Amino acid sequence: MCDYFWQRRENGQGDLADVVRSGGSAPASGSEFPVVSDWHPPLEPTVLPSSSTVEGMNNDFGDPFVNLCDPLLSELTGIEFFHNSGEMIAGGQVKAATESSGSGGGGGGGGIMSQHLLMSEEMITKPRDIIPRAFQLSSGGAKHSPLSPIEASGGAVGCSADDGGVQISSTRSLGVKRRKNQAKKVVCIPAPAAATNRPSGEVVPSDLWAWRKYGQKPIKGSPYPRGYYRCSSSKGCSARKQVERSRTNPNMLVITYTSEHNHPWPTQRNALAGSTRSQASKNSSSSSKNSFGRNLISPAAPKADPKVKEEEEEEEAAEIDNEPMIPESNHPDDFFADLAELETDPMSPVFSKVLIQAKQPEEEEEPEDKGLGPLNMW
DNA sequence: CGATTTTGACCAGCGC
DNA sequence: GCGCTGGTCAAAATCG
Repeated sequence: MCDYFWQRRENGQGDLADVVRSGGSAPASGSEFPVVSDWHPPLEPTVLPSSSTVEGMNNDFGDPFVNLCDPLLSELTGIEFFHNSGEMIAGGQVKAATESSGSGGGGGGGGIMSQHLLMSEEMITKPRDIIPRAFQLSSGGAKHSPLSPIEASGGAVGCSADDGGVQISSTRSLGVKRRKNQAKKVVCIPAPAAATNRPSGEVVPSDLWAWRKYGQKPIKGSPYPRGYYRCSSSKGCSARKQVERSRTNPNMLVITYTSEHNHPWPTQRNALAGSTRSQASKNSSSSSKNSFGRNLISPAAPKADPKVKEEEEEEEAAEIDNEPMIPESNHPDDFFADLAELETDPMSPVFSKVLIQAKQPEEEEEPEDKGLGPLNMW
């Protein structure tokens, strides 16, 4: 089992901002990410590459979603469905719940969980006629399959929310190297709507862990850089994550978690973790460069149009005004309880979101994952 | 002062 | 073996 959640308005978690910002202007509303609708199987069955790097999804503690899976749907699809409010839901109920989010026309509430995907190797390698069905959640008029052919340009994971679609792909076949057989968990999230909690205007969705950025690299075939983060809650913690925009849909963020935390959930966040300093810092020197010193696109770079920046900040401010307050919580259980409470409120954008979680692979755990004890991240 | 981000350099994995 | 690419390191800059 694994879990993923973040606090929409948590303070001072800097991680995704760079990637988000690097993606240029992004829709300010969650409605930009309608749920999947009217999916049609591809004409030809497509088997995704089996060598995806999404593995090892286990969670031995603190998984707030652990009891929320839908056994029926899970059995049928291999994917576990969760409702954030805490009630188990089947496929049809998923649809109803999603529609009840009060957004017509495939708009979707667009809250933080609406298209939150957790993928395991099993899920990714499933025939595509299985996965997409899981996303037939809402009515609406999508005109084409959300699943386009796997990109040939390579890349770890592509997520597409075009017309409400969510694409999951593993493109190991071309040019993508796997450095080690590390357990990874890939999460696709709608980037801009995920969280915009910084007064500075940065878009910073985050989970409950404290992450410190230690690198950023341009990825071949993708116009967006990939940010590298490691856990800063504990010095010895090997947990890491990579954040990048989906090349197929810049509105989607692909977050890859690697390794596991070897410590309990932080009782108190690092005060400076991802603090807003980054904003000032970036404004003065954020022409992010790759390893070869070439500048990358960064909306917040010094050369950015001041007017554009101003508009972005206005959007952020507007978003903040419309967002529900999700109470801070330093424990996943507390956080989830708070979140669930919000989701029962039909007026809340967080209401009736669907979390889709991959089933845990049954066999073969990575050797390096052993011995980390019960304090697993997933 | 302690924390983070930035970013050039280095290293390792993979394909040819 | 070589080159390409991704992942990490670490010094410098920055911030509260």
